[in-house]
Amino acid sequence: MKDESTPGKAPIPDIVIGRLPVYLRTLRLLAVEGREVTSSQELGEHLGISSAQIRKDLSHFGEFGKQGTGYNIAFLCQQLQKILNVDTIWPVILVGAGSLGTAIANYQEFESSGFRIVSVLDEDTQKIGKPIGDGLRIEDFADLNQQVEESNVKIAVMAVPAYAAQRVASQLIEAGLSSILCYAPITLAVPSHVRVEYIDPVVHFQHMTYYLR
Amino acid sequence: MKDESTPGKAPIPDIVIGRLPVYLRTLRLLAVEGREVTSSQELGEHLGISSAQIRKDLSHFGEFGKQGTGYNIAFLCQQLQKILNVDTIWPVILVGAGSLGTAIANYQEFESSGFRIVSVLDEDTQKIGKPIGDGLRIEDFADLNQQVEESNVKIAVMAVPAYAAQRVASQLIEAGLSSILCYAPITLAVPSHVRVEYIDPVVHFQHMTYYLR
DNA sequence: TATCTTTAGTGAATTATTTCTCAGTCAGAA
DNA sequence: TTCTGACTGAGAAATAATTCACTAAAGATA
Repeated sequence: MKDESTPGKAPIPDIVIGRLPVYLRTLRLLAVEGREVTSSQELGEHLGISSAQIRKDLSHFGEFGKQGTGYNIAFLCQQLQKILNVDTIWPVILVGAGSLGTAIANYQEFESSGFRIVSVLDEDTQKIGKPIGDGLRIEDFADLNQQVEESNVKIAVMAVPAYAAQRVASQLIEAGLSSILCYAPITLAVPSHVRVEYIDPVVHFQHMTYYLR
Repeated sequence: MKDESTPGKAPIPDIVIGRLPVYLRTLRLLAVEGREVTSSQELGEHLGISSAQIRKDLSHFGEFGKQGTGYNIAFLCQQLQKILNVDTIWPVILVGAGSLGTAIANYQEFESSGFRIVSVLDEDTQKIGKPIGDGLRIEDFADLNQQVEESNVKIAVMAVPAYAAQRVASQLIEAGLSSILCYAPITLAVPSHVRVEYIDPVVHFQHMTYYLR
């Protein structure tokens, strides 16, 4: 008995959660290379982080390794998938069928990682009805609610222009979605039960140029 | 006199640098809305962070605000651009002219943010010579060194498949590049003078699904 | 079997980051 | 001019994250 303040709760730091997908990705790579076991040290060298950090991170969730030996890769993958809730496939809605949306629709890695794009939406009537990705057709964004009900989807990717992003996000949330991956270069205003993650190449570029000369 | 250990040096935390592009992005948005001044509090509310953090972050670089008034938006943008080294345009090489590479080549936000894609390279002879982006043509990746010399470029974006990423990265580094934005879902092994940033939608998705159900 | 090497898990120590608090400044109102 | 409310910058305090250092276990080896 250690923490009796809030019985079943030990909130794991978000920063730890954020590293797990990277661990998983790396372990799977080792697996396809035919490796069966690895150590926190080896993993750390691959990722450029300390072995202690990896062990500490994993220790939040249980004991997955064996002293003297290390971690069984297949087993640890399995466990990480369970922890991250990607031991089933999550349906995802993609909004925006422009150049970027098309690239996302074509991306082959989602399926094996726990995600499937089940619907692509756009507002451009020129695009609606056209085929996209793997056997999908572009749907009318106006039919959002219908699409959401049909597939019980909770996650959306937004590949829309910045000027449309806030409106689109609000409509997605209105329709019941609670996780958004936003490619538009804007910080969205959302209620606290909604989680947004951002991808903006410019942010990364500018981070890098700070260190350039 | 405070820190006499290493005279001109007070290394600013990387995590602070990482937030500056987001501040800049938000300030520019406020600017186009016609706003002239803002406060750390307003900015913080936009971004979902505390005003104290914004003030502390900025204080690493100087005094940019005025008590009682706040920050002049245009001035602060200017200063942030200077700090981040994006007060000039950086040439960037894009490797990979697939679906994603094409989307990146078409992306209109780079130019206004301090970056210009000057060259698109691919290994696929079927693609070489074809037009892409804004007035560019796909070049042969084999001509990398030539391209790098011509434009004195230091930054690359990699939109190549995971299996090719390490080889491509090594060649980019060999050619003299020192900053890489990698869209492939793999952690690259690079020498310590090279900075790599990663964009992997799966990592974000899996981070989000941890909190779902 | 005894010994050696490797490695996980973990509390303690350290380091990093964020938040708190407040003195000082500014602009506008009275 | 004086007062008032708004806001910055920064030291101190509080939190959070990382690394250290050690115990114990597993397997290999002699």
